Amino acid sequence: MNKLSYGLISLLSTKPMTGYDLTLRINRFWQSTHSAIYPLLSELEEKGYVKFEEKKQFDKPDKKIYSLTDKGMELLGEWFISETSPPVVRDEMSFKLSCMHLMDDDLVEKFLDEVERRYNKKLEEYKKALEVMSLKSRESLEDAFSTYFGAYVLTQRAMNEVILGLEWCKWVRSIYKNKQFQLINQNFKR
Amino acid sequence: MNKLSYGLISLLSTKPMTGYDLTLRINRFWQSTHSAIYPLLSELEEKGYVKFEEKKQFDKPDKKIYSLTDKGMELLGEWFISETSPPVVRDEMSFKLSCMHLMDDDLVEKFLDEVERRYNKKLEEYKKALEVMSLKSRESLEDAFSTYFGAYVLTQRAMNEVILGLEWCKWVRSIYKNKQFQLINQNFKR
DNA sequence: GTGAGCATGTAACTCGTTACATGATTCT
DNA sequence: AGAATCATGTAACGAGTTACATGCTCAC
Repeated sequence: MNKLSYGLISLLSTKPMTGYDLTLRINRFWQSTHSAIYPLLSELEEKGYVKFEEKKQFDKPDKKIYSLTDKGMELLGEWFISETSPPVVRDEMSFKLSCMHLMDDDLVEKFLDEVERRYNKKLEEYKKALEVMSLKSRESLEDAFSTYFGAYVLTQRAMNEVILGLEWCKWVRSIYKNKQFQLINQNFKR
Repeated sequence: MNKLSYGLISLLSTKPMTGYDLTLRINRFWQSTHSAIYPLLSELEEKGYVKFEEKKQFDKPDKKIYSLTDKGMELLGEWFISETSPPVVRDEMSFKLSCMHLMDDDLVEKFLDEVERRYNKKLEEYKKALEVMSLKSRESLEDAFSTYFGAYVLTQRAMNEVILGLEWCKWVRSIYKNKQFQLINQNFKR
C-alpha cells in the first residue's frame, strides 16, 4: 500500500468511479497517469479493499465502476488517523531563481512572464472547477457533510496559493525594476 | 541532463560548494538525498560542466569543492531561457481531505492539529533561514545582484505559503465547528 | 479527416528512496 | 555512552513517466 493507493480509496469514498474518472480527479493534486492507477486498482481489488461492477456500453468502451468494500472502508479509517507524510514538491522554477542574479534583466522579465502565465492558467482552472462543483452539488459547498467538501476546501486553498504566487511575481518584479534606485516594497512581506 | 542536474549547476552558480552542501541547500525546495546528488555531480564533471578541487581536512573527512566551468555557465544560460516544466506536488494531506466528510469530528480536529503543527514547524524553519541569510549577506537581501537573492525571494514565498496554510486551517475549522449552525465565513475566500 | 474524449491495459525506462558502508569529532 | 555533524560513495528497490496498443464516437 503506497500513498497513491490510499488516495484512490479516499476518492472512492466520495462516490463509485472508474479508473478513468479517478485519473482525471487525482491530477489536480497528485501528478500521475492512468498507467500508474490501473495496476493499483487491480491490486486493491485483489486484496479486497475495492470491488468493481462491469458496465457494458455501446457508443463508448465498456467500463469498470469501482467502489469501496467494508474492508476498504475500515482501512480508510486506519489510514486517516495515521501520521501524514510530508509533501513532496519539485518545482524547476525554484531552481531558476538561484541563478537569476546572473541573468540579463530582459531574460528575467521573460521568465517572470512565463511564471505569471502559469499561475493565471491555474487560476482559471480552479475557478472553473469551483463552478462545476457548485452546479453538481445540491447542498451548499460549505457543508462539511457534503461529498464535495474535501474537493471544495482543497480547491479554495489551491486558488489562494496561485493568487499569492501572482502577488509574489509582482513583488519580485518591483525589486528588480528598482535595483539601482530606491526600493519600493509592495508589501509582500508580512 | 535531468531537472536535478540543472538545479545543481544553478546552485553552484551562487558559489562553489561540496555535494554535502548542495544536499542541504536543495532540500528546502526539492526533495532528494545525497544518494541522488553524488552520482549526478560525477556525471556533470565527466561532461565538463563542473570541476572540483579536492581539499584535505584532518578533523573532518576530505571534501570535493565543486564549481561551474565556462561550459557549465553556458549551459546554465540555455537552460534559464528554456521552458520551465510544471511543478510536481504530491501531498498525502490532500488525499485525506477527500474522505473528511466521513470521519468523526474529533478525528478531523486531530488531523487539522497535525497539519497546523506541520505548517508552524516550516514557518520556524523559514524564519531561521532568513535570519541566517541576513547575517551572512553583506548587502541588503533585496538586492537583485546579491547571490542570496534567489534564496531570499524563494524563502519569502514559502513563508507566505505556510501563513496562508495556517489561515486555511482556521477557515476549515470554522466551517466544521458550525456545520449544524449558521456559517461563519472567516474571509478565507477571495 | 483530424483531433479530442472515452476507456482500459502493459512494458521499458527514469528518477528518487532506503539501506549498506566507513570513520573521526563534538555535543549532550 | 550515544547521537549528531561532516563527508563521500554504491546497490537494491519502489514509484512514476513515456511509449506502445486498441477502437469507437462526436465536433470542427
